[in-house]
Amino acid sequence: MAGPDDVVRLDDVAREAGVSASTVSRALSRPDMVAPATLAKVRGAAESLGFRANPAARALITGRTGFFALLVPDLDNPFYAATATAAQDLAAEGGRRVIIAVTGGDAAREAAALAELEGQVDGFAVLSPMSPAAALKEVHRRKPVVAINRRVAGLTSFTVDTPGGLGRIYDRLVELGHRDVAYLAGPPGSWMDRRRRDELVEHAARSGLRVRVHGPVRPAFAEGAAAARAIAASGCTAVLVYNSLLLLGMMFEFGRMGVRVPEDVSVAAADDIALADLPGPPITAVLAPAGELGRCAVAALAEMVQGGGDRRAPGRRLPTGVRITDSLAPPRPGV
Amino acid sequence: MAGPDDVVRLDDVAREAGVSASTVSRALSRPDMVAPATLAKVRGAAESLGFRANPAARALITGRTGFFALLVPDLDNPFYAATATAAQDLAAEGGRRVIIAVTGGDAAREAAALAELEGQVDGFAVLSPMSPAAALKEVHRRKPVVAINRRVAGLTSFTVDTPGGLGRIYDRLVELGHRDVAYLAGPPGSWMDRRRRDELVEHAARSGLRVRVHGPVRPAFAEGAAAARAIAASGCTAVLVYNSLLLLGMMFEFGRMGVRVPEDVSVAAADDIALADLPGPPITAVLAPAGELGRCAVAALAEMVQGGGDRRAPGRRLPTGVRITDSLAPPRPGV
DNA sequence: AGCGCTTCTGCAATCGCTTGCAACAGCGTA
DNA sequence: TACGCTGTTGCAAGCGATTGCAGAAGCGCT
Repeated sequence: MAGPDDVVRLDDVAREAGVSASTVSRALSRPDMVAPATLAKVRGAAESLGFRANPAARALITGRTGFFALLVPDLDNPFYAATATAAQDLAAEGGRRVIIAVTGGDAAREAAALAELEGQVDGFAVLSPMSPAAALKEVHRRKPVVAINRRVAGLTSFTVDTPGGLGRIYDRLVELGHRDVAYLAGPPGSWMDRRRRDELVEHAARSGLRVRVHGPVRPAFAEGAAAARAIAASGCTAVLVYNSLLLLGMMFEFGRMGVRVPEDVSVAAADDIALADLPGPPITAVLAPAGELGRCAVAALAEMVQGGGDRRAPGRRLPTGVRITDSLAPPRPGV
Repeated sequence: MAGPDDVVRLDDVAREAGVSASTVSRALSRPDMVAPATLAKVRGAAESLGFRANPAARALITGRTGFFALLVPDLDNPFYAATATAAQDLAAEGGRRVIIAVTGGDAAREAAALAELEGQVDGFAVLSPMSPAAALKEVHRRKPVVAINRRVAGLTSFTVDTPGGLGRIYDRLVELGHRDVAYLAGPPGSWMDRRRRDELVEHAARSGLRVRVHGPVRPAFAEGAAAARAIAASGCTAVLVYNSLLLLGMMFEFGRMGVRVPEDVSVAAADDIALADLPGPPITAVLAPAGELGRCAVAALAEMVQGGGDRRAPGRRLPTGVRITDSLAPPRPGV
């Protein structure tokens, strides 16, 4: 780790190839501007010397760093992890990288990350941003910003109509004869949870039924397990859960308690991450295109950067997939 | 997102403060080299203009980017997620950022990430690296590299003596009278899994007992659940599991199958992430200082960068904590 | 053969900041 | 009063790439 002794620079390649530095630069970034023979020479030299352009020097002059930033509340949530991974993968195809910044779901930390990274990245993708729309738009004046999983006025946003999906599941429950449904709510202060919850309550009101809300809790496995007992005791015949991590935790505890799904209670969740691969009959869920959201965001950012101007990529609400399975069953007669 | 119209540069601050650019630069990065009065002026100007140094320009000249890279196999594994989060947090205290690169546990992708990021970061922390030691050391000649969770000759490494911890758990099982133990193995090709498995088998040989190995499987919840049935059918009275995610999956399925812990089977795992907070009696585990590992790595890198020279920070094997609980019980007489 | 055009290449400026060096001021001391 | 310091500040030279511009070379055409 000693030093930059043997770092290969543009000049070195130029000398090796017997051309000027500018030619090397062009050969590497705009091959069509260079004669085929020269191109070959340069490529050969660059290859044999193991040349890699100094990103800082390039960034200084082009104003582009090749980085996008992705702001996520945390990484424990597999949904975010999946989004981040997919975003990275797609970005890699375009020769870019994604810097993941964990904000803890905290508006202040989010703002700090935006400020600190602004000079380092070509654009931001913010997942479930906590910052006020105005702050995000302020940043957007200088660097493209897209919102994921939350609609923000004035920004390109990618969302999923999860509440609608939950509604469809809810309808199915009604159809099956359930009259007492529990909802285990997600992160306190979450925009997404708010929407899911409101949709359910409203839906329930229309059907004249009741939805009992438990939580909100941090969307962690253990929290789901911890909530299981209270939910089981509440006398509901079906449970809708904020996300799959909580659902797994809840079912884990149900298993230990001897509560059977779906015989004793029907269950479903939003964000089906890790639910599909379970052995046995699948679980009802609103499908979560976590990866797709990440890819959309990166694609939109790339387009905006390419466009150069103040083009606004169109946002999108991704189609909502719902998997309805036998984890939903008629309420148990005896209960 | 239009343009760099209103980006504040060093000159702007200089003009505002009525001093030269060099003075501003010094005031901001070496305050003790500047007269107090000047310092105040400069700070005021920088503040009011909202100046932020262009990182690329700085990096170009100093050779430091303020970034470290952390290479992890994936983010779905909460162990890695925890390491990454902790690393970021500690780095932030030093004004640095951690770039997380997901390698998929693939040597080629890992090598690519190393090569691509080499110019962009001040150092690497590689978690469970797949690359041959030689490749890592080659990079280390230019940028500091530390290894996490795997010892690599010639590199600063931070590991946990998890195998030893498993051995202690194994001893306890023997003591309780178990004679037939299963081990659910982790990722194929994993150095860590290899070590854990070997230690167990060796341990078993010494005790004259048997360890049946299941897997290896991808360390995912669903995989643990999928393996549960075969394990239960194998007639073992205790199961040791590669990590907590698999364990939870396995127990999840046990619950659905009506297999009770610890009445029917004793369980324990390495990497206790997410195990501690579960309701009910805690589960036996080798404690995983995931966050600590991340912090150690960042601290070591920071030190090496500071040192400038080819100083080698000393590696460390973190103390192994073991939590032995009632998830271990005597084998069921009837089985 | 000469002209104009298209390609291709090199020169040199530039991106925004850091830093070695020199200039200068203010001060204590001789 | 003059000298030598220490403590501050500005000048200017880069860091390593990109890129506008102009010159050079190659080509087809008249």
